[in-house]
Amino acid sequence: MAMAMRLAAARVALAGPLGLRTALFSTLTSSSPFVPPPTNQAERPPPAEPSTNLFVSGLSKRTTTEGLREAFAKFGEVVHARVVTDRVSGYSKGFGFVKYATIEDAAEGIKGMDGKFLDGWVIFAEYARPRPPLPVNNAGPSPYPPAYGSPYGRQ
DNA sequence: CGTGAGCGA
Repeated sequence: MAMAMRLAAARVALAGPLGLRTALFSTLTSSSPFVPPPTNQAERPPPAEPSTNLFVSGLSKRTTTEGLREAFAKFGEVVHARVVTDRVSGYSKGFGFVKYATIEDAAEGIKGMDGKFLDGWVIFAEYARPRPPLPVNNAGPSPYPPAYGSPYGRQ
């Protein structure tokens, strides 16, 4: 009958593009009796297009570039790896980038490290987005001095 | 308190 059921606080997961969440121990048992599906649940858009650049998120604040490279180098040849850190603080922003030599290695790296643990945190690996052409010429609103050569983002 | 979404110098 009327049992004092605990309000499970209908937490509407404000899932982003990936639904990133600290699902460490929580298995995310979405078995709510009343959970109206969103307007969209028939389309599963890919996170990004295949590329050699990988975007790794969910990194621990103490995970560094070497740790990231060492972790992804087990699934392919990592050409480049970097953990994004702040310029003024110097601390990791919690995500990084890993560039493989080929697309197939990148795919293996994703399937091998996406959803895995790194430094005690679940990390997410996916293809990175294409970056702006980087105005190496002073003919654009570049907040940064054109003192950097061609970046990564090309295969 | 770098407690946590995201895409880099």
